[in-house]
Formats: sequence, structure tokens, C-alpha cells
Amino acid sequence: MSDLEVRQLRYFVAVAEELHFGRAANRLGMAQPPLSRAIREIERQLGVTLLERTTRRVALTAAGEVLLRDARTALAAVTAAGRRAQHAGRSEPTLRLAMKADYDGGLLPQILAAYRAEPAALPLQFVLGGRAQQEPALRDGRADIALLQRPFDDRGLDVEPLLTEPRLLAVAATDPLTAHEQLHLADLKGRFLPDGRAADREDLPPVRATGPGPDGQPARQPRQLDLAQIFNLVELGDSVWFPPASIVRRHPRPGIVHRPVVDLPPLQLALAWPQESHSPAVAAFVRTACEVAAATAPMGTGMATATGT
Amino acid sequence: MSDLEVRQLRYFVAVAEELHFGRAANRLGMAQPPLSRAIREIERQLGVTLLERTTRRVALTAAGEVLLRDARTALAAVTAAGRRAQHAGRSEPTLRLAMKADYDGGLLPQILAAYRAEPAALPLQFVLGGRAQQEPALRDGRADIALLQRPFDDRGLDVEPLLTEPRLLAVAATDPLTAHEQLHLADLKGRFLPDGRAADREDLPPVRATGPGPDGQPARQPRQLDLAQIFNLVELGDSVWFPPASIVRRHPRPGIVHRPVVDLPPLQLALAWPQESHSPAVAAFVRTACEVAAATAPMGTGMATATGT
DNA sequence: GATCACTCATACCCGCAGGGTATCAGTGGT
DNA sequence: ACCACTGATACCCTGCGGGTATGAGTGATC
Repeated sequence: MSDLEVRQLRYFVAVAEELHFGRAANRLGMAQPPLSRAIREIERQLGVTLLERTTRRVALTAAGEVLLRDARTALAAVTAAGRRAQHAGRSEPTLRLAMKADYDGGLLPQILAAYRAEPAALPLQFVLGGRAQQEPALRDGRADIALLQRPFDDRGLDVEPLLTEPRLLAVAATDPLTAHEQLHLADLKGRFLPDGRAADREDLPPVRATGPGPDGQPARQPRQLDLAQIFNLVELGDSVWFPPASIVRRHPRPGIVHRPVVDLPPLQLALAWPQESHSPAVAAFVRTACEVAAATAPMGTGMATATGT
Repeated sequence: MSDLEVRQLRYFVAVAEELHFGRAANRLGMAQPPLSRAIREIERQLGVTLLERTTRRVALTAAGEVLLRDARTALAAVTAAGRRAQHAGRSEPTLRLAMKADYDGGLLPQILAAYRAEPAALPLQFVLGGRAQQEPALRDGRADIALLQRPFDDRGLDVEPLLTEPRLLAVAATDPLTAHEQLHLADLKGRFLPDGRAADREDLPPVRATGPGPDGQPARQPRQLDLAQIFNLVELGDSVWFPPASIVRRHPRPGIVHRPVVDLPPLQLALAWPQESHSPAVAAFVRTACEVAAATAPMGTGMATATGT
């Protein structure tokens, strides 16, 4: 039996995600009949049924579930191979760091300064993006290393914890909550984070609509809000927020008050990079960053009590 | 830029491994000109030079090195996707365990007995093979779980150490070494293991020829020897060997004597399985095996002193 | 329960990507 | 200087992947 082709994997993933041949074909920019044929051909090659289909319903079989998961990782691996080779061939090599802007525990300036002194250092390039983009960027070769909030899916990645930083409650200065000097999560019942999650159960998915999306429909997926938008919502009393101490320090803002929350899990930042990376630049960055973090950690945690405005 | 195709990856790997277009084309079962074109096309797509070629010499560039490594893992991921889906589609699902025959620390019978009592258990199927085949079998979807000797390349795998078992020196009963009740590695200087490695430095590659290969040429890669062959070489005084205690127990053999070697690293066995595995059968097997190993470990290590014949 | 809307499968056609053969053109050894 | 070796180029051709038209099964509606 011969290997599947990348094209076949992409087709299958599209159908498995849409569970609808017409929509999947549309997404792939092709007509429906050749897509149906292609899926049949995959099933024939593997000798396995991947989709139960009637003319009214398409559903994944157990084998289909397995293939969907493995096909996604295989596709990411193929994309990564091309991108990494492409990047390695550049005449001026760089180290591409994926991170969420400002989520560096305040350490990045020092890390960069120390890193630039390393002999194996390369010029840095930043791949900014929200949590949802960073880890895929690492997997498909758009970034060489990432500074990520835990927890994240670390399959196929090497991880080095960097620092743990307390988070604070950010709330409008006019809010009655400011009367307390410190709070518990239970005090936040009925409050919402800017992305619509319940403030006292941020582990659960969003439960509040976050305004209409670009198409006028209520947004199902919360839009990615930038810092200015978040501050605005907090200052207006619409939402509360849990910024890490380093962001509070970096963006002082009258009209917003900060309070410690005793049972709020801290922000954990870690470096992650592909296991197959053999780049000395990555190794040097990891080493440098860990040294800087170890030397600075006590100071960083000390900021936990620097609250209020 | 679009993804590379599986075919392109295979072509590149062949050329990068052979460093010779003609041989690579031959290995791929095709003519040389289309292969040359295909490689050029890859370089055009990526905008990167992968191979420095004159008519007399082909060499990998840095980008080529990167692509070779990543292409191999990507190909394994694609193969694995197909194979796992294929296996998941079987009407009678099984758990495929990769292992080297007899390298189970003597625990396998008990593990199997306990595993069969598990509710999530599936019928077992064995994928037997030497060290070099087990770990790739796991990566490309031919096996669901493996019982491996450490150390091995654990990238992309989840690992659970199972047991550590002492190894003994196996030597011909007529050998003068049998005069000592226990030995050091240094005593084995000048002796060889059945595969041609120096007995006092088994971490180094083979230094002694191990007889002609099937083609009459001296074998560069030592052939895989089976237990009977190994015993024979040892009994004849040609080689010494380091069997783990459980194998000594299982295959008593007059004519071969066993002695402890104080500074010989023990055999470490671990279970490994693909990180992306979500199979309850794998989870159940790991749990069961660990329980059995934990319950049996003291007895297993106690066998360390059961030497001689 | 007949009709209808929806959607997946089948039939048939076509263009081009990818492979083959013949040959050219460097390169390094003798 | 010649020769053997090997990668590149030129050109042809076949088969595969995609398009269009249409059939056929399914589930909801009245």
C-alpha cells in the first residue's frame, strides 16, 4: 500500500471538518464530484470506510476520527518541512520568536540584551499573535521558538518553563469591588472577562456575547481584542480583566484599579520549540532566557503587591 | 507558497541520502531526468538551493540538511496517518505491541494476564524486531505501543519507564574469565560482542568484521543475529555477551557461564507510544504494565545474583 | 404517502503535470 | 588531450485529477 498524498490529506480534512461535501469542495476551490471521488479513492487505498454518508448526513467513522487527527499533524509536518528549509536558505538567517505582545513577564528586554551578546545569536524576528496562533506557528515552521502561556498542547515540542507571574484583577476605579483590598474569585460571580468568559470560571468557554461580528451577526468566536480595547471595556465597567503584574507595570492607566485575587491561578510562561530543532541559535536563546529569568524571578514576584493606581 | 507534495519529499530524501541523481532515480524506480527536474522544481517552489551539484559531486546545503531531517519526519507522519486509520478501521481492533523477542524483563506473561482482565483491553498482536525497527514502527503507525531498551530517540513519543534489570556477562564455560566470581569491564579488553562491538566499550560502533554478508563482501552493517546464533558464538568462545538476567533465567544453557560485571550499565526497559495516541487500549496497557512492574520489581532485581550455570 | 429540496454518486470529457527517451555539456582523472 | 561519468536539456506522450451534466437516494412537509 502506498502513502497518501498531501492533496488527499487536505481533501479529507476539509470534508471531515465540514461534514458536507459541497461546502468542503467550495472551501477547497473545486467542484464536489472530484472531491467525492477523491475521498472514495482514499477509502479504497486504505481499505477502510472513513465516512458514513447518506445524502442527508455525513459522519466520521472511528477510522475517520483517527485519520483526521493524524492527517492534521502530518500536514503540519509537511508544511513545516518546506517552511523551515525555506527559512534556513535565507542569506541572512534569523531567529523567529512567536509571542503575544506584552506577555513576556517584563523580561524580554533583558533577555534580548543578554541574547545579543551570545556567540550563536542570530538577529531576532517577532511573530506576534494570540495564543491560538503561536503554537501552530511553531508546528508548521513559521517560528523557531515561542514564548507561550501554559497550559498548551506540548506534543512534539520541547518545553522549558520560564517564569510564574501573579495576575491581578483590573476593574474600573468606580467599581464597588475596589472597596476590598483583596478578593476571591467567588466575589466576581456575575462579572465577565473582555472575551465573554465568566470571571469566576475562566476555564469555561465564553457565555456572554461580545458584540456583533464584522458581518453584523452576533460573534460566535470572540474577536481578538487588543490592549486598548480591553482597557476601554474595563474602564467603562463592562468587563473585568486579569492582567499579569508586568503588564500592569508597563501600562499604568488612571481609571483602572488593580487588586490581588488570592485564588487566581498565576500566569505561567514557558519557552517551547520543535523537538527536531537542532539550531544552536534556539539553544542559545533558551539558555540565555532561563538564566535571565532565574536571576530576575524574585523581583518579578515581588511586584505581586504593587496594586491600585 | 503551497505545500510540498509527498512525492517531492520522497524524491528529495532519496537524492539527499544517495547524493547521486542516478542512484536515487534507480532506487525510486524512475529515470534520472525527471528526478533532476523534480528537485529543481522543489528549489524553485521554496526559492532556496538545496543541493550544490557539479557533474562530479552532489552536496547538501544547510537548507538541504534542514529539509532532509524535516522531510523524514513529515514522511513518517504521513505514512503513520494512513496506517493508523487503516488499522483503526479493522473490524476486530487489536493493540500492536512492538518489542524485541525475550527483552521483556520476564514480565510480559504477567503483564498480558493482567491486561486481558482490563475492560478497555484489545487482543494483542506482536510486532517483533530489533532495536532499529521498533521505534520507526511506532512512528509510522505499524505499532501502537513499544517495549524499548533505553536510550532511544523519544521525540514525538510519550515514555513510561518500566524496569531496570541487571545484565550479566555470558562467556564460554571453558573461558579463563570464569575463574573470577565477578568482573569489571576493564577485564574484557580485547573481547568482542557478537555484533562486533568491543566488549569494554559497547557504546562505540562495531570494530570487528562479523563475517561476510549475503553478497560475499565483508558486512559493513552487522547482521541481526538471533539468540541461537549468539549462544553459539559465545559457547564457541568467539564472543562474549551481556544478556539481561531475565534472558539468562529463561534460556539456561550448559556450556555458557554467567558472571556479574560490576560496572556494566543495566538494561532499562520503557514503554513508548505516539503522543497523539488517544487510544484507551494503549492507556490501559501502560497502566497495567506499570502496576505489574512496580509489584514485581523487587523480585526482578533480586535475580541479579543468580549467576553461573 | 406523494412531492420536493437537498446532497452525494456516476458518466463522460479534457488539459496538463509528471514520466520516458535521446542527447548535450560540464568535470575530473589519467 | 582524451575519456568516462553524471547532471541538465529537449521533446514526446500517457494517465490522472478536475470540470460539467445528470442520476439517485433521503428525509421533511402537507
